[in-house]
Amino acid sequence: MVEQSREMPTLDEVARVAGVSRSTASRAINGQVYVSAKAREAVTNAVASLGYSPNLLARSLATKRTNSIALVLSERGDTVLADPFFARVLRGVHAGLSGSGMQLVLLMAQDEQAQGELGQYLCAGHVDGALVVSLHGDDPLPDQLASSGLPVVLLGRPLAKVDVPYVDADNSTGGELAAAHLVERGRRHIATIAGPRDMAAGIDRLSGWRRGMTAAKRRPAGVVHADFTAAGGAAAMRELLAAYPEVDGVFAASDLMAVGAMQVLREAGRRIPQDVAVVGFDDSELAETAVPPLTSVRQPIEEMGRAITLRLIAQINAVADQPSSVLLPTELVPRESS
Amino acid sequence: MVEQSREMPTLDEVARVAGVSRSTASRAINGQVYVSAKAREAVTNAVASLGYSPNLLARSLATKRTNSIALVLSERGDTVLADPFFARVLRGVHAGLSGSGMQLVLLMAQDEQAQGELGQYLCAGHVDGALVVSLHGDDPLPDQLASSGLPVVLLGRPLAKVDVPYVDADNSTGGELAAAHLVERGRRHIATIAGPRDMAAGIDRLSGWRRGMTAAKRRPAGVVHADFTAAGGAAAMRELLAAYPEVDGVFAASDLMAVGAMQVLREAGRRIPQDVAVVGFDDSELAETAVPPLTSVRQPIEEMGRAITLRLIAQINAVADQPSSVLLPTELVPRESS
DNA sequence: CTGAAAGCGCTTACAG
DNA sequence: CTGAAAGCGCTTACAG
Repeated sequence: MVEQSREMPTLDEVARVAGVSRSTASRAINGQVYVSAKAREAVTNAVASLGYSPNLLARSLATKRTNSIALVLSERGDTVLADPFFARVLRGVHAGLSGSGMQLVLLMAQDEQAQGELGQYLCAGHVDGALVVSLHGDDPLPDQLASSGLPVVLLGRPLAKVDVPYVDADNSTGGELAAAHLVERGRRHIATIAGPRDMAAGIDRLSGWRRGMTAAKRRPAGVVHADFTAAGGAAAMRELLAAYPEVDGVFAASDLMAVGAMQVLREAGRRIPQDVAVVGFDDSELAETAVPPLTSVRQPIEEMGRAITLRLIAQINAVADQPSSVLLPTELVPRESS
Repeated sequence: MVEQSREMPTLDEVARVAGVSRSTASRAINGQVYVSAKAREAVTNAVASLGYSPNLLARSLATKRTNSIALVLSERGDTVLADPFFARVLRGVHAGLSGSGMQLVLLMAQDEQAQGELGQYLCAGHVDGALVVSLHGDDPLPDQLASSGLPVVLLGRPLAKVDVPYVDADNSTGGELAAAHLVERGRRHIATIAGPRDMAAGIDRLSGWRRGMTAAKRRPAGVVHADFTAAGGAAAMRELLAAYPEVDGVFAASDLMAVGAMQVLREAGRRIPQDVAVVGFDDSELAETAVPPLTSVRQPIEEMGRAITLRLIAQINAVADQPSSVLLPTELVPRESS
């Protein structure tokens, strides 16, 4: 059992020391308006001398406001945390939270069973709202949460038609930019290493790339799906080289896959960009440190994290006229790989 | 204000539906022993039919146990989150937490002012304990927290002599291994890019490296301090090349610095490892994807995260005979850069 | 094994 | 502007 030697002062003691009632002490502490200057000062002094700090649990129980939101990683926690994407999201969430007085509770679905408990936990009123980072578009969690009345905002477009606001990057335009860029670089046989078919990011980047190819009147030279990892990108590149040896331009739907692909190209004796131009997606640190540095479609991940947070806070505070969902712009960052 | 349409059932309703008193319902739900089979079943059914889930806030207020611990990043949040180190720690913490029924509250010191509030928040009993990741060894926070009676475990050896248990990698042995390896590879002019002087990780890796050099009867060919970043590593390497052009072996105290150094070496026309062998520290993903792949000293970051978590939980539960502090082993992972 | 009661530390109508 | 009182939803001695 816990054995904490520290007895924190309570509101009652503050009131006693200040010589006012508990109600008045509470009002003074919360900066309410109907408090005499004299009472306010007495309370302020009492708070300082006692080192009082309100028990947020008790406050929450009384106000039904927890002043905390959950960041839910609806993926196997051990996997998703390996992804630098997540750290960037977290930075954005942190930025969005700053100054709001809200705390962040981090929740992860460890397995299918935990998934259910997670939903229950969230719906039981322990947080004021939830940010759900759901990489798989068909995740049932967002819908489950939202239908319980919990304010929820998603990072990433859900695949199913659920009535939950989301923030995503403009993946489709990003894919289009990549295609246009490779065309502009004079590439004649352009292939893509697409993301998974069950993730919006995979689907949207591919459809955008297809649109870009069509706009340039080009026939795609090959489409292979992979899982956004370096190993997956490498395997996909091997497949592409075998099936389309003439390939001279590749759009990989993630930097990690692009790096894997570049490794395979190098091993196959293809020079980058002279023989094959490569474009990634994310504009991660990986893109800068790759050899050669990787042209990549930038998505503003930190901003996305910040946006979902602000959006959620607004929803919790019932601020009217919130846009239901938002796509943040993507842009192409040219480097030496193309 | 919050407008949540969901009225969660309370313990009172469960008791009413089950036809027992609130006390009995509570006991049944908490799996206590003196409950008749009949009562237990009635409560179980009531819970299921109502979809009841206990309000953890109220429970915490009554039990004085929050069932949550804080992970405190005592650095500027926006900076520390950029470091992959952090994500790995988080994975470890997550692993350590799994099955404990505890939640993780993520706290970051945004600025000096927030630093004080943070301490107050933590000491005010909102969490059962705190994990502090304090990269700067002279951080006052750990001491402040511990002296308030809050269970605290540190990740990383503190520089000041504070009475707080910590878990760290055996940085010193790691540095020694790096020195021995470079010697063994036949290097004659071995330099190091050390970490900052005010961080235990910087100090310990350097002292270990020195010990290794001494053991091999070698004079260090140069010591330059940098800040663990790629840019810092690059600058340090330039400095080393200028001052010790004969350098043929470099131990960089982080992979990031090693990558920066390799970039500079390449620009200077030095081949790796033929002209200069490079060893990093962390064995991060960066080490594997570097060109050439980087020899690096592995530190078990995930395990460290897991260890601090288990240690903290034990302390919260007042489990006796806990080791005060622990160093986890480091090992050298040889790759092509040396 | 069970229930009535007090208590955890706050907030907030309500009456003055 | 202020205080007494009720209430937030739980747990836990205490007496039976």
